[in-house]
Amino acid sequence: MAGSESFEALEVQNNEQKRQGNEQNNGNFVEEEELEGDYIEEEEESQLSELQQLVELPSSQVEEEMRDGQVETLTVVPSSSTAILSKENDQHVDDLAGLKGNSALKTHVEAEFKEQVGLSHQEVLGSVTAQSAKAQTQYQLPPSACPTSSSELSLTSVTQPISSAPSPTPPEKRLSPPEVKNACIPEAGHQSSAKLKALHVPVARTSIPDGYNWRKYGQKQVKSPKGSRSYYKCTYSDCCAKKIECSDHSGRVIEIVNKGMHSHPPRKNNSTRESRSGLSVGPILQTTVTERTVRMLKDSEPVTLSIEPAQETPTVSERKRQSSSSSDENKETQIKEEDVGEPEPKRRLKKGNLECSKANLKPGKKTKFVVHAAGDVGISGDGYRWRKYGQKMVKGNPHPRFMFISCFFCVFVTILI
DNA sequence: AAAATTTGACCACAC
DNA sequence: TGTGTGGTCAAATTT
Repeated sequence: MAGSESFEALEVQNNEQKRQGNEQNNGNFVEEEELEGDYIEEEEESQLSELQQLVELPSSQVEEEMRDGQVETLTVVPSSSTAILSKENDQHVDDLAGLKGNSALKTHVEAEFKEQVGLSHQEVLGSVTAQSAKAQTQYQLPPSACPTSSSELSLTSVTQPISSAPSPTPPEKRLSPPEVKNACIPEAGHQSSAKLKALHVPVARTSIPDGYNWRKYGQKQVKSPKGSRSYYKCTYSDCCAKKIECSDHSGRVIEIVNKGMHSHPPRKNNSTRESRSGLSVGPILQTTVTERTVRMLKDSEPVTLSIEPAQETPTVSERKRQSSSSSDENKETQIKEEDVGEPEPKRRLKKGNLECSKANLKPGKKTKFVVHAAGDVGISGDGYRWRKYGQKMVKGNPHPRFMFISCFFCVFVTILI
């Protein structure tokens, strides 16, 4: 298809640029792709590096985080946090106070990196899940950083690269679908519409660049978060992994829910290409996908992870102020990957689901696990260091939900409701 | 012609 | 029990 071709062409170009940039700004990535087997991690590194460069994060905090293996953090502040302020847990307010440092990021920078951050995070997660041990090394996480067991890291499906454009993005040629329609709507302060268009054209057709091939098998209009949901299945023969992409009324992907785990590794070629493409497309997406969350409905039980029961976490007011200029909610990028022990209320249990998600139903369990990182860092009252990686408004809850990921002890995150 | 996507209908579950 | 919603199916359509 012409679209694919142009897409790859663009990809190549972007990759080339990326490489050059990395070489110039970060010698660590010269070796990128040296080992094909590690391409995922390397790409992640590269992407992270790239992001860092782009963000121009000279802040010591960022450096510190990088050292700590929190590279993906990118201090991108969920602008949505602007809308949030304190809630029930004042404790977290103090805890989060330390996040102020991150707010130093320029608001415009925030906007530009939202999507990229998403990618980065996703990539990181994917790597972590796929090769936890390796990931620890790759991300320079201290040995103690990820004591989590492999089972805990089984959030494989998290590999979903957020950056990967509105995932199952409709074919380029189809302009009618909301997703595409909106995908081409540039946001103020970003690249020219012309450029955006040109870049959007090559969006992958049936699968998002996460190394997996997805087939859309359904779409529904939903009321509550006014919008639609697209249902995808992994096309791999015996794989029962599914994902649900939630879009808002304007067609923007606001959430991706992965259900089930892939029974196979991501396709190598695709993975390489797609992840790269995802990165290359990042800048584009940032203008199209303003808010993106990835929620994981984990098949396996959350197990030992310490779960924070519904906690209302206030956000950093400081940040809020600073990002207020760009507080445009539409611009914020929330990257959220939660692993939910609790099944969707009305999940159907039959067929594939019965087979593949046997363990994913934990009635009564309200806790969620999120694998991801993001902008804010702070020591919470529980003694752990948490990094806020996103927040979102949830139906039925007047307060936004905040997601935090532990920075040092595991890659799992707690969702505070 | 084959594969993928769209879309209305159906079913199951929760309230 | 009825209604609303979420998830899936499958025919029709598109690529």
